[in-house]
Amino acid sequence: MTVKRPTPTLHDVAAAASVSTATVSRCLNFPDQVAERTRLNVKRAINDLGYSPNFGAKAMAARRTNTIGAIIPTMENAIFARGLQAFQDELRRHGFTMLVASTSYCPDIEEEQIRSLVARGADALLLIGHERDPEIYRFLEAQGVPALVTWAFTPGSKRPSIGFDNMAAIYEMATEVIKLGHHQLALISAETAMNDRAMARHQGIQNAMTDAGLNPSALQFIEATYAIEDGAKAFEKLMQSQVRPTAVFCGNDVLAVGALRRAREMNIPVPDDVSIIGFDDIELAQVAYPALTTVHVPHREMGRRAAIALANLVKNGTPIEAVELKARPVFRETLGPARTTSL
Amino acid sequence: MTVKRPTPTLHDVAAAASVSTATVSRCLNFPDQVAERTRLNVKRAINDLGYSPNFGAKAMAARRTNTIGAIIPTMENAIFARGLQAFQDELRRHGFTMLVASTSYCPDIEEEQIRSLVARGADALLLIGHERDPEIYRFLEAQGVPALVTWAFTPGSKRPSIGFDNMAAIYEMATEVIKLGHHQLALISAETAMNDRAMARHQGIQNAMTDAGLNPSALQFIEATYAIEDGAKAFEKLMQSQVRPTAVFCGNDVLAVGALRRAREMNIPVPDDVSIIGFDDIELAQVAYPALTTVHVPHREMGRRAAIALANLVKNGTPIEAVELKARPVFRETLGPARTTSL
DNA sequence: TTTCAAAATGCAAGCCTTTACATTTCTGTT
DNA sequence: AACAGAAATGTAAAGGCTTGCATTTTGAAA
Repeated sequence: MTVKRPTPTLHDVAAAASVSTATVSRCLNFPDQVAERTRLNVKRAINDLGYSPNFGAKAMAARRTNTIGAIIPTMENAIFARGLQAFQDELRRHGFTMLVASTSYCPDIEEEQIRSLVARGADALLLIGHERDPEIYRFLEAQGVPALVTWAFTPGSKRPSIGFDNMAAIYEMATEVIKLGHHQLALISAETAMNDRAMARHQGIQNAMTDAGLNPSALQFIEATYAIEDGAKAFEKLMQSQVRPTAVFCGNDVLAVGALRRAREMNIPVPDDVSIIGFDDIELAQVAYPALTTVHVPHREMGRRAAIALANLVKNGTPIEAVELKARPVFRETLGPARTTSL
Repeated sequence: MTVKRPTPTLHDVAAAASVSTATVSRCLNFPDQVAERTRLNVKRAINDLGYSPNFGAKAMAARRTNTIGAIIPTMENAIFARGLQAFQDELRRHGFTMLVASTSYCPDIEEEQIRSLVARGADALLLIGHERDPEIYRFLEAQGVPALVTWAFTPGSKRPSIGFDNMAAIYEMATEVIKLGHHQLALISAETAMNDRAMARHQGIQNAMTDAGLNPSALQFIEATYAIEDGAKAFEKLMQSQVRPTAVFCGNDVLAVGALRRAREMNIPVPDDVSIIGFDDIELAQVAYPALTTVHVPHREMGRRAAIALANLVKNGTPIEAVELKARPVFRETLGPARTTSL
């Protein structure tokens, strides 16, 4: 570290280029409003000084940040990572910057992050799922920061959302599974507290059971966090229970892959002895062996659409139009008919 | 959208609580400097108004943001996602917020993102790999923003870094592979442009070949981007080439898993006909079937250490101490002896 | 040349918070 | 009851940028 020079400001640049600060500012923001000669002159000064505009000052003066915040449960699950990448790419195209924060599925941290992003001047927010303290929605309203909910589309919800109907999607899958003769079902779910998606998936399976004449309360339910190993452990527990399920639904592909691995380690043939069904259809699902039967979610599309909607809202005030995307079952190798030797 | 109320400011809160703005500010930043009664009074006003401090103004006034930026190539590869999660968690513990940006491996975008994060007032930056336009380092210096390089540890580099020696790690692995009788080697690499890690890995394999008496220019080299499918395509190409390699190194596990999948699709037994070696050891590697032989990189540890170093630097001015972590080969199922029926 | 609209530039207020310093209010002593 | 010192609070400047409005410059037409 050499001597601590103060970082150059607009003022310094203006002085170096012998123009006013207004001109420098315009040179940066509306280049075609300033004469060619001046522009070059200013550009040189900027480079010489290594000037970079101060975001805080800029945000304050312009009352606009061109920043959109995204708050997701975790970066470790590819499903969010991928959707976000698409979100960011599209946002860039519209001249916006994305700010991400993750919550580890903890509502308190989420609230903290929402406040933090709002304080940072996010012009709008991308949120995952509907369920959260109403207090937060009130806060966002007071701050005038619009929020778009994704990864979920609950018919009839009043908040704008771009997503899919978790319940309907899993219902469709569960119905197929039952048709294959499975009666003893289990679900390894992500934590359901404050997670409307997980709850909807749970409900969807039970509805399918009811509609097929099965007793929904017979669904074996077990919660796991989101690592592969958690899925493995949950699966093991399930296999040691009194009545072994013949089909195991998993709240997401990560858990499913964990279950699959443990099945292999326990020498339980899949799908001969037990079928495993995932949710999300991340790349992992195709790579797994045997390839995972799962519910395909159009993450990228979702991210892209969300970006467009938000960009239009912030730039032109176009209200967000709710969009329901389709999530459909993808049948691969981990689902088969129920084994008939049912004790 | 209702009437566009201006968002409440410190002023409004002060008015509502009948105190000065200074008191409100202190109430927020140094609660114990203000009387209990006043504090409660102010708190209530804050809640009533849904006030949230303006980050820009705050940063400007305090000349400190408690924010550390991280710039990674992509969120889609679990290796970065995981390291970052650890980085963020540790940062939180020290009272810092993380800002992430991704570059899609494009140097221009990286430069843009660096400038953007600096402008946003990042107190310090986390960067991946050493290689970049010297101009950028000069800019960072001019701005007084320290940067820490991770994911790479090049012995003798003058910039502080916390990482591992990519070349040495792959050298060790390659040496083992050659010992198993493999002479015809191939490398499916991530793009090497401006990617010192990819280049180091390439070099490391060639060094091992040279030291084992093999001709390093016989290494078949093919570049791929970072999706699973890209790895698959590259593998297919390799298998159709004149001299089929008996061992295929991959620049990372994602590519390796793609190669593995394509091998299965092409009915090429692994490792009997061809061995496949990854790099990173993300969870994918253990889930793959057969389980992937790869080089284990301590991402989490790296992220954690980087966070600690940076936090200490910003808070106390403690200079960063370079740390070399060990990345070691992990032998699983995709590596076997070379098939003897050469050609 | 002169004239005038258009283009380029400059001036200065305002955005919201922190903080050094000044002032007022308490508290416990004497 | 008076007072010193501590605690609580207030005042106002500073921080870097944008932008409406005013002023100057430019260049083409007369």
